[in-house]
Amino acid sequence: MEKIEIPDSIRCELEEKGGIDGIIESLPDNQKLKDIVSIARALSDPVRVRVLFALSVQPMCVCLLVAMTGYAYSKMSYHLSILKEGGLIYSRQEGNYLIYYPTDQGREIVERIETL
Amino acid sequence: MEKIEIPDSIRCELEEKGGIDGIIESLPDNQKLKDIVSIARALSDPVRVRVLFALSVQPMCVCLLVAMTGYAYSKMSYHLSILKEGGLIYSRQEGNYLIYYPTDQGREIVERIETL
DNA sequence: TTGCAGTTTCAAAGAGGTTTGAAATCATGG
DNA sequence: CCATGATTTCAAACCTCTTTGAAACTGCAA
Repeated sequence: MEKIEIPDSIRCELEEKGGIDGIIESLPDNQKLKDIVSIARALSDPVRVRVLFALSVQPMCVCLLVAMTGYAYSKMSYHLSILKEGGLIYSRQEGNYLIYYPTDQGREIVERIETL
Repeated sequence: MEKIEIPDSIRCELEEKGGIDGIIESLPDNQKLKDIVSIARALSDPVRVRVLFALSVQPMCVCLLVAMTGYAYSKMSYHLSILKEGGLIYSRQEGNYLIYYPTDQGREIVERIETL
């Protein structure tokens, strides 16, 4: 697998690191990769970033999020479901309302983004 | 804007925070939002996460990345361009080769992901 | 039990991202 | 200047994500 022409400057450093195979081994494993991508996907739409940040200031029912953004319920529901899949928010029924909260991971990520 | 029915538990906390308008003001501004989304989008494909992590171990020419992943040049080039747009990597010509490096921001982000 | 407010689900349409192979570009060595 | 290897660009096909409105579901109160 190592029979490829590359600049000397790189060949040298590369061999110290175990060649291509050494690098491949140091990469995140498949589960970790899935988690990263799922979180990134959750954050790759401005609607969802706003919602996550808003919820990390103040947990809210869907109707409040709808009032805040002006989006349709079904649209908001769709975006909430992706944030949920990414493990960034969760919901609890309270009476007639569903209240959404950031998870610990959601808060952690908001924090890391804020200090970027 | 505040004439909406919401559970008391939330109405109360919400008012302390300046109501809906208070929360909207605390959200990331449009430029910040664009930056976040652009970075998240760059990380929302496993190909690109792998490439970014690999480059942060060892800067590489495209041919090495192609050898490492088995992808076509054009495909690799496409993904590199998105990582570049996100400000996560940059390239320098060296002889016949284009070498890709992580930017400071790219390294920072890899670090924050690794310690998540 | 009926009705209603809050919310999700669904399917279809629309928009945007990814892959592919062929052609263009660009630096280097002859 | 020409040929070559490295890489990008391009357009078409393909696939996935997002939006939309209508219908279904859920918990509560009458």
